Amino acid sequence: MGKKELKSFFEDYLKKDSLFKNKKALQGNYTPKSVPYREEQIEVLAGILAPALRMEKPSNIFIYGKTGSGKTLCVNHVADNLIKIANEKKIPLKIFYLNCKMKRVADTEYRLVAQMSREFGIEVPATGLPTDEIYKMFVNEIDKERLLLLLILDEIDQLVLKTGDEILYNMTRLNSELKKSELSIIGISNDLVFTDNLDPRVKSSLSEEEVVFPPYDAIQLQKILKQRAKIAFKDGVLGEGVIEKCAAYAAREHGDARRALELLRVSGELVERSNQNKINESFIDKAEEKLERDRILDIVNTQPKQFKLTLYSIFNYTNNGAPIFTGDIYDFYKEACVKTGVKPLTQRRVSDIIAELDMLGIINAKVISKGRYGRTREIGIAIPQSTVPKVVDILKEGLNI
DNA sequence: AGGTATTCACATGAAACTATTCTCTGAGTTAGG
DNA sequence: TAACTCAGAGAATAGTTTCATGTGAATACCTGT
Repeated sequence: MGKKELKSFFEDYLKKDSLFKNKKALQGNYTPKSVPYREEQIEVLAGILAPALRMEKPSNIFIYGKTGSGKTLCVNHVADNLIKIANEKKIPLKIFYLNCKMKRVADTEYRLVAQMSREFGIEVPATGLPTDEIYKMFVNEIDKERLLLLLILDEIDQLVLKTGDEILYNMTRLNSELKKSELSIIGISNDLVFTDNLDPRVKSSLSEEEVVFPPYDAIQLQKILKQRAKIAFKDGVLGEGVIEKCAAYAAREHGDARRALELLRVSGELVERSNQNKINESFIDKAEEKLERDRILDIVNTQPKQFKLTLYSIFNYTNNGAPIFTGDIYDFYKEACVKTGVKPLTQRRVSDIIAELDMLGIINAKVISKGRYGRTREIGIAIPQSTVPKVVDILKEGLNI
C-alpha cells in the first residue's frame, strides 16, 4: 500500500460508520447490570454471604461450573453489591478477588499470601522470605483490628493442581490464628470433580456450602447474546439467524457464553474490516476459524524453546502415513537439537512436553499399547491443515532454522 | 486351541539437582566526630 | 561509632535430570486335547 493510498485508507475508515455502538459489551470483562438465568445462584450466594453485614463469618463456599457459565461474573456481581452496602454502613468488610491461574501473581502459596498482603499495603518481596514469614506478616496486619475478609479464589483447581492441597488447609486454618478478624473463602472451580481427590479435612471445611452453575443451553445463550448485542451493535447490523448460529456454536461447546460473545464480536470486526455493513451467518464461520487460528498461533508463539523444538519435530517428522510414536519424535528431536546447537533434553522430559502440548490442544497424544512392542504415545496433529504452514513458519523463525 | 507368562518401550512418579532472583545477617570497612 | 559494603546462608521458583516403578496387550511358551 503506497503512502497516498494509506492516507486515504485511514480517511475512508474514519468516514465509515462503525457497526459497533459499544464494543465493550461483548468483551470478556464487561459486567452487565443483570445476569440472566443466574437469579437462583445469585440469590443463594447472597443468602450465604449476607451474614457478613452483621459481622458474622459467612460459610466457606465452593462454586462449580464449566467455563463461560457465569461463575466469576455472578460472584463479582454479588461481591460488588455487598461491598457497596458494607461501605455505606461502615462495616469493616474486605473482599479480595484472586485468579489463581495468573502466572506470577497468585499461582503459588507464597505469591497468594504475598498478593493479599500487598492489597493491604504491606511491601512484600517477590522472593527471598520463608513462606511462614509472610503468613505471619499477613496475619499480623489483618488482625490489627476486627475485620471480615472474603477471599475469592478463582480457578482454584489450577492452584491445587500445581501446589497441592495443603495450601487450602493452611488457608482454612488461618482462622484459628486470627484473634479478632475472620476469613471466609469462596473457591471457584471449572473442574466439576475437583474436590474428589482433595484431603477430606480440607474438603469438608472448604465446601460448607456449594453452588453449582449449570451450562447455558442454546435458548438461554440466545437471550444473553441478544441482550448484549443490543448494547454493542447499532440497529439493523445483525443479519437473520446470526445470534442463533452463535448460540448454537457455543452450546455445542458446553454452553460457553464467553465464547459465544467472542464469536459475535469477532464476526463484527471481520465485517467491519471487509467494508460491509451487515453481519450474516457466513461471518460466524470465519470468526470461529479466526479465533481458533489466533489461539493456536498465540500458544505456539509463547512456548519456550524446548517446546518449540519438540513441536517442530512433530510437525516435520513424517512417516508417510504410518502412526508416529514418542520414540520417533525423540530421535528426530535429538537431531534437530544438534542442528540448532541446543542441548537435548532427556526422553523423560520430552515425554512430559509432549503430554503438555497435548493438553494445549495443538497435538493429539494418546497413550496406547503396542503389545509386545511396548507402550507409548501415538501422536497426531490436532490443528487444521490450513494453519500448519503458518505454525511451522513461526517455529522456524523462533528456532533460527 | 486355550491359557498364562514374558516382554517391550515407553509412561508415570518421586526426589534431587541447577540456576536465578531475592532477602537477611553479620563481619569488615569507611568516614566523620 | 554510626553508616555502608559485601559475602555467605537461605528461600522461592522453574526447569530439568536421575532413579525407580508401572503397564497394556501382542507374542512366546506351555499344556492338555
